[in-house]
Amino acid sequence: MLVTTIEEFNTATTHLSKYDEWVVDCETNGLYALQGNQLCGVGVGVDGATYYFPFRHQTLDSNLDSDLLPKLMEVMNTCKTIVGYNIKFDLKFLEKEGLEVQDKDLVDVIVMVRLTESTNVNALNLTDTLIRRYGPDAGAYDIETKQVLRKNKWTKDFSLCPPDILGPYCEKDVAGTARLYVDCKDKIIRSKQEKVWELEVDLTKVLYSMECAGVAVDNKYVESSLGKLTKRSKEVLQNIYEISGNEFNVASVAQVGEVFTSLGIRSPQKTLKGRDSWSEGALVQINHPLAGWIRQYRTLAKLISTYIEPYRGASTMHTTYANWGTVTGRLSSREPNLQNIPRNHFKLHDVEFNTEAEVTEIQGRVDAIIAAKGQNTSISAKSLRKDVLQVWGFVGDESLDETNDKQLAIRRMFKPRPDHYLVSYDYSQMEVRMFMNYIGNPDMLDLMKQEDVDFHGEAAKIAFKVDKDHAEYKFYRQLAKTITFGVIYGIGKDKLAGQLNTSPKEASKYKAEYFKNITGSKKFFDSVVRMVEQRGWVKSKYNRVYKVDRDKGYKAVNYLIQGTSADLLSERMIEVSKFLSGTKSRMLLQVHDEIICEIHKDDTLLIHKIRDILQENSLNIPLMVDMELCEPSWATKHDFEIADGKVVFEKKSSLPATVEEYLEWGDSPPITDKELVTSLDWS
DNA sequence: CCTGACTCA
DNA sequence: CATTTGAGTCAGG
Repeated sequence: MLVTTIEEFNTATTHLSKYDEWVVDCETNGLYALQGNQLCGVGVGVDGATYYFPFRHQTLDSNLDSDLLPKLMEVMNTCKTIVGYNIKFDLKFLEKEGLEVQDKDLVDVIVMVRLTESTNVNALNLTDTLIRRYGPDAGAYDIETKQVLRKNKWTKDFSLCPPDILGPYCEKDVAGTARLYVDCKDKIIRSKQEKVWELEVDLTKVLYSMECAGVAVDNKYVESSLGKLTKRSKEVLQNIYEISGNEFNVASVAQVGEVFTSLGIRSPQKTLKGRDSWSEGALVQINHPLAGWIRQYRTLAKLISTYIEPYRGASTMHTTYANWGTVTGRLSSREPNLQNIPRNHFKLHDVEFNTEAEVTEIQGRVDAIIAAKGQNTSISAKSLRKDVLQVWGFVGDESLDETNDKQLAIRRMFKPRPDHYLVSYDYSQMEVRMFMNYIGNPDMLDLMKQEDVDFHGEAAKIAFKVDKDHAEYKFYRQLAKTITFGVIYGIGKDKLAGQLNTSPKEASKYKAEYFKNITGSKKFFDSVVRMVEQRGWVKSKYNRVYKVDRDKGYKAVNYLIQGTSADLLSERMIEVSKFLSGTKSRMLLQVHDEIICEIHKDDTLLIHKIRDILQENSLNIPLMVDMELCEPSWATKHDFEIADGKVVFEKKSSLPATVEEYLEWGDSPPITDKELVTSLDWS
């Protein structure tokens, strides 16, 4: 019911206070709680009853007195469990009003839906899920209201919508969430996924803390990068216009195609629909400087629009993690996506190749790109004109030279807060190790126990019976590596052939040899495929269930390996979070097999312990975590040691060697962050 | 194989 | 005319 008077408020809160599990849904004046948006009303449900409390609707009538919001939060704080749909969103708004999030169990029903849906289902939003599970009527009111909101241009700010329209909508969502909660819980119990569900409940709170903390951004670097990129992209654009003879929209694939066609150049590669492709994979194979310049322009445009513009003026970036976002159990990261920040640096100048060695070096790099992106081509970098090769020089590697102002790395924008170290923990070859864990081959397990083992080399020796002195050892090592990832990714013989640059027949032969000699690999693969064929699902070590089409068993192999790695990492993150609670240090980011932590100077002795926690596991193989110091930013990683409680690391290029020196040398202003104050338990 | 952001049509 | 949708491309694992 819509709560409009103080009497109704008192009756409602008296009723609610009897329950320790509340389903909540916030309506807000925008999507960004950490950037100043706030709630305009709260929907709450217990035991079949639902209420809507309007507080800040801009329609003049019928708001509740603003004093009642803190009162409602007071009652909400007495309950034990908060249930919601995509709950971290609502929590950020509720915490601003006084909810004590850290005390609560946080049940996200969208995560429960993920655990109880087939891997084919991707539309997990509330309306689609209600319709899918309970029929069209269950979602009709949602769809209707959204149309009204759209028609009145209220979609960006729900507080413009009167409570008598928004209230019932909110209550329907609360009721739908409650219904899904009950049904999903039943399904989770019947499929014996309670453990992985409990893992997700704990993970939700960990992710919530990471999102609220956010990562500090070097604004000066953002602004200087934007200037440099804009200048360079104009230069590149001029080059393109000169070569092509006319000005056109380089971002338009269609217009790029017209220009190439007018120059008499066809693409060696086709799109899925049979048109000429002008993708990177196609452009690498075109022996004309225009191809290189277009590729360079695309890169610069992408860097500006995706990785620079969104960061302007923000001293802290708060991503949103979706622990329901993937079918495997991995996280995804949105607004901004901090899981696909480029690793390599970029060069913003023409690169000259003078010596023979330099030419060979760039040829090698371009060949690698051709092999990776070009499908089944016989073209090699040796056949490319020198002026064509030259345009490729702008792609750098992971080592950024801070003193060179013609180099730029996006990861350079992310820096530690004052008095903190940024430390990255990186699992080495996590998915390969998980693959070996599932295979259970004792020889491989022994191999994995050695420190710094070259797995792909060893796999090549076993699979293809070559030793290190063999003339084609490098080829066989690459072959083994490609097949290992091919199996992990569940690719077929045609795609494998593309990657190996051979015929499908040859690819099948290599794969068969690999399967024959890596004992257990075929058995694992086949048994997963057979399980899916026979009963339509498989179950991981963490009891996560994957429902898969019966003819798509190969996918399940990937789900198991990728998903088990993800669940293991989630489990370890929960432990790290427990370990760091009450300290001045915290986890900030997760990139699938990497964790980035921000360690306070007083906490340096915790740094190694975090690695121990991450390496701990119940697999039959050890996991190795590489630990590096990111200084002065995420773009530069150093090996380091702790001596007398201080971090000591080796210089890279001609840069300051201690963090203190960096802070003086660096261009970053101290952080004055309003957003930060809102919702942090550690601030 | 698993993603998300941007751009164009 | 404004807004939504799908495809293509490319960044990460």
